[in-house]
Amino acid sequence: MLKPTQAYCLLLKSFGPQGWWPVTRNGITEHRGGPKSEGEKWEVVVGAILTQNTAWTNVEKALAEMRKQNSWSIESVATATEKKLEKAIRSAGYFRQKAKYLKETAKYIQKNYGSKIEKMFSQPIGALRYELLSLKGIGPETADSIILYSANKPRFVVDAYTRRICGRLGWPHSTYKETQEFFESNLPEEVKLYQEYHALLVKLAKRHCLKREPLCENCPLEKNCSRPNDA
DNA sequence: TACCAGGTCCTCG
DNA sequence: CGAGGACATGGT
Repeated sequence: MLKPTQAYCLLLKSFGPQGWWPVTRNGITEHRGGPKSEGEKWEVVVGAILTQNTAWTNVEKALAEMRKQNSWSIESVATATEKKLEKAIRSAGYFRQKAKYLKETAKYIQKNYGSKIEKMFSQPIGALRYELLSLKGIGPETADSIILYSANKPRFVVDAYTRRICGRLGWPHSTYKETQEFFESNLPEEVKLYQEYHALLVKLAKRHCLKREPLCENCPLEKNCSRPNDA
């Protein structure tokens, strides 16, 4: 069976570095890993919530609209009316729920950390994750996305794509935790590696494993993929 | 038309 | 716990 490190090498060689998470600069979406400014960290948090079960193109419109109507910063989101937020993020779907989630999150950071997101991130990963999970609207994947791409700490992100690919490769995929532990115990604990790996899996999924029926032509993992499942 | 998109919450058994 | 439904827009 293919090992996670081997798969990573094949994917990287085939697709090149992806540089996640996407951040906006001068109205343009930029893909870049590594450290981020305070504003970019907040953008990742907002994006992580808005992109739940939603195409990123729809999220981009919502992000732009939030900026346009001046309900962007932690303070602004914390104090904006839900109606106003809903209007801004409408394109991202589930807009009533997500408006609540964003507002609650912003209020939490404002109240407990003086709107300094960096301060919240300065605690150990376990404590941070526990705290994020206590917020309504932040589940395991969103929490780990925030930890990995906003706080720049090592937590492997598992999403629907990751699970589907794991199913096809014969890797553990029955629960979130199982899949996450599989990657984390088989890889060196490096932030950049985790960031790139997740991004590469998303790329692979979109190119070859998107549909129920995989498109195996030119798939970098084809030779090593047993496809035992169709999960 | 129907299905899908970088999930999460709530309610039941 | 785990399954099942609700949440909602925009693209193919």
